[in-house]
Amino acid sequence: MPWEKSFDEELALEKAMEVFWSRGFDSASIAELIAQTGINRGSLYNAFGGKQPLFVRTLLKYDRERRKTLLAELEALDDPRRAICEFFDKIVSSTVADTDRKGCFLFNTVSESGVHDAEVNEIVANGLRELEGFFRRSIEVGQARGDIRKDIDPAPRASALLALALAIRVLGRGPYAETALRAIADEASNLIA
Amino acid sequence: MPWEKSFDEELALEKAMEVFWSRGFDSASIAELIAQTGINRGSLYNAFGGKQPLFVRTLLKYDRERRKTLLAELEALDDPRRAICEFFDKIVSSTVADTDRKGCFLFNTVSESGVHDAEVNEIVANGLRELEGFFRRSIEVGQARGDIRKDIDPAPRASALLALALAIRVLGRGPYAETALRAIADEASNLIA
DNA sequence: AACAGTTTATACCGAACGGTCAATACAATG
DNA sequence: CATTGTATTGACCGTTCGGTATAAACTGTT
Repeated sequence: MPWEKSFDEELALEKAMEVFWSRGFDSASIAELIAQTGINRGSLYNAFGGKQPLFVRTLLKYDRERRKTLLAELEALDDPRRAICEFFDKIVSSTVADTDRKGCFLFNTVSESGVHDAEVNEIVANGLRELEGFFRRSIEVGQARGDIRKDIDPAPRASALLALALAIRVLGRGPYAETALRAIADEASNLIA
Repeated sequence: MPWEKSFDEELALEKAMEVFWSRGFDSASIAELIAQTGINRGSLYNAFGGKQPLFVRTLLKYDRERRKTLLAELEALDDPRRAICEFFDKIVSSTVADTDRKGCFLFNTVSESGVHDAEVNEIVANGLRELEGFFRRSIEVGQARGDIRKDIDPAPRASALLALALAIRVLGRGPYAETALRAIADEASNLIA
């Protein structure tokens, strides 16, 4: 039997993810992916099949290792109101700490919807659905426990929270600094007062 | 004196604007700009100087002819509460009617902040500032007239409204359909109840 | 008719793009 | 040690990119 792979595939995916994350699909060049992953051009095509399949792999990795785990952590708090507030606290902190202004990989990909195929768009759509579901469930449970006002309609309010989260991430890539982002996050918290 | 310009510069700008608007700066190719404007390659460089100066021209045109005029119209209503509600009604309608999913040129450019120079980013930042200013003024005047609850802090609430507007436009380019967008718009209206 | 200024059309530039491929290096098997 | 089959490598492919250059066509003035 022959040789086994010599480079760490998961590590290469991590590096590739950062490239797509900060540059988007179109603007990320193969040359940059090669430079950042450290693996050779041919190896990249051999291991991942090309730019698009590699993008899908990194997007799935992000969705699994960042979005899903974050939401799982917050749900584990078993304190819906606090979970939502911490969510917004966290994305503001991440955005401010994100010196190269990558934003959120999923939200970035939403803005790029036009250039992606159905598979990618479905990954993104599913991520948004689950985030919105987290908000809705949190509101409902919070209401049942008396921590959140009963006159709030959970579904549309969950949509609004997702919208604010997206905006914080997008505006954070651009001209908005911490104070302004924090103000939006606070308004989000007010929405589940 | 010689010949006058034969093509309509303003019309060419309009066409070029649509290209940048839907594709963004990077993904818009000179070939497509030529095809859509109908003017020749050499003429384009002669008349506008190149891709980047042309982009700036179209962005300024958008800012002047769409954002500024829309806000002026709404302020002319002299009914702050209704102005805000109509704003959100309008962006949902535009987004739904926008079959090629261009979104909002200014908001799109925010997501692209990384690829643009200071001049472009300042045009965008100024647009956002003025939109936020419109929201803040509307809230303040509405409060003074007793149409909007006094316990609302105008500045952060204005930021939140801008955030919701941005999200509606971005999500509308992707997986969100009219009902979901309308839900977010309704939440925005609730914010100035 | 000569001229001036502009638009057109087309050819061309070097660079970067995504992607392919044949040669080589290599570890496990016989 | 020879064989086997994959991993690696760097050269190479055709295409497209933004931008330039040149020459011809055209219209108004002089």
